[in-house]
Amino acid sequence: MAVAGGLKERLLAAGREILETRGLKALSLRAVARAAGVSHMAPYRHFADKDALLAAIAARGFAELTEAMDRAVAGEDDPMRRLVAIGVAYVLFALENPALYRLMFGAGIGDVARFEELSQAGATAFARCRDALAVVQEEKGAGDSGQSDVALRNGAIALWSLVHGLASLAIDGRVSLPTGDPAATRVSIEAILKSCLPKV
Amino acid sequence: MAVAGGLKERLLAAGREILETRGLKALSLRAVARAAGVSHMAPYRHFADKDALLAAIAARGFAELTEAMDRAVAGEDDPMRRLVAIGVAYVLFALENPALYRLMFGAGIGDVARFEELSQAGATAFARCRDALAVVQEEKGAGDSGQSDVALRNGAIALWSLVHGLASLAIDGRVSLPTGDPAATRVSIEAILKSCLPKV
DNA sequence: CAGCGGAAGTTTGCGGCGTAAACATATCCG
DNA sequence: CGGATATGTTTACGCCGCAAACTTCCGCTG
Repeated sequence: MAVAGGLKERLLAAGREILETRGLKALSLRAVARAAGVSHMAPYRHFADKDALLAAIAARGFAELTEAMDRAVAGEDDPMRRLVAIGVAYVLFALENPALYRLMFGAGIGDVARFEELSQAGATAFARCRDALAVVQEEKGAGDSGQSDVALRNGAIALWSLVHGLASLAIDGRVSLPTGDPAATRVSIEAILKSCLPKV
Repeated sequence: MAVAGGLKERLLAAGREILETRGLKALSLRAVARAAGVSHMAPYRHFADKDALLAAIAARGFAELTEAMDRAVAGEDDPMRRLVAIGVAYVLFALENPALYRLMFGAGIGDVARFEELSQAGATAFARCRDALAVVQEEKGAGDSGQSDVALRNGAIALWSLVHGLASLAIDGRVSLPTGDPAATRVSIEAILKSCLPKV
């Protein structure tokens, strides 16, 4: 039995640990069980199958990402600055948790749609981007007509695509961002985002 | 021995077939060998390991993507329209080959950087985006200073991030594009891209 | 032309994986 | 007290990636 403490939590923690230190390929149900000190079948008492465990880990990743974005705008009032801060925080989160981020976006999970909790957590994170954009659009389009709904939707999708794309490409090493100095990383991300954002 | 014909080609074709019809999880070396009618160890005569096979399939995917973008701009002269056409073609390619597209961007391959051919094919596809953007920037920035190099670099990264991000999110069902009517899909993609692009 | 060397494919075997089924134990409620 | 329920364990099966040794065949060289 080993240690004690809610096994479900321990499994999630062990999975997260393995994911970051040894990568997605090493993240097997049996390895997680070993790390948690239980038999290789114990996880099935808490997760329907391997994908369910992965989805739960991914959902927590989205929660962390949402928190990171919230922290990033905490002391900022200007709408446009908030928007950029969210984008930077988003990309930085991905850079700091590459394997987790990839998992969050489906790598290794077959049929993401199966997991309600995961979709929900993703939608919440997305909402942070969309809301920040909405404020910016409200600010500049004072006397606009009813078209603003679809403009917001399209803009929000574009914004999410932009930050998600940049995060993915950076993680895979397909674009190289300055590493080492965190400030330089931020500046570089900002510059890239702004080459699209100013217009919105 | 079965059938005849370069086994390497048959393995790649079988792999691609399995990928699209049964998904990444079903794409095992042994399944590929079975589909090609050879023993389960035969593939090792042509690929160092499983990742090498996946990387080769992914590299061909990038070549196809590059061709699709080239076809999309074939009859178009206006720089801005070329740029949009490339973006639309990019996203459509991803929607038509979802599993392949995911594979191209590292899902299932550990350490993408190991495979020169793959990185190269990716860089070529990226170059198509960057070049199309360069023409647009040249056109509007007539008397610009030396800053245009980094502006091009940042803009190109942003553009690639945008289309790659949109493609990824659409594939994973995280944003829903109109399916069914191809024309409607194109229009929708264009609208999203343009909500960022006009500024460049 | 003999024979040899390497390329291509096969067979066998190992350990790891996901998961199904049957079993054990402990806890709580009637 | 006694069974139901929750939680883990043991055992077993088939698939997987990969290593090593074997076979077959084909082209080149003496």
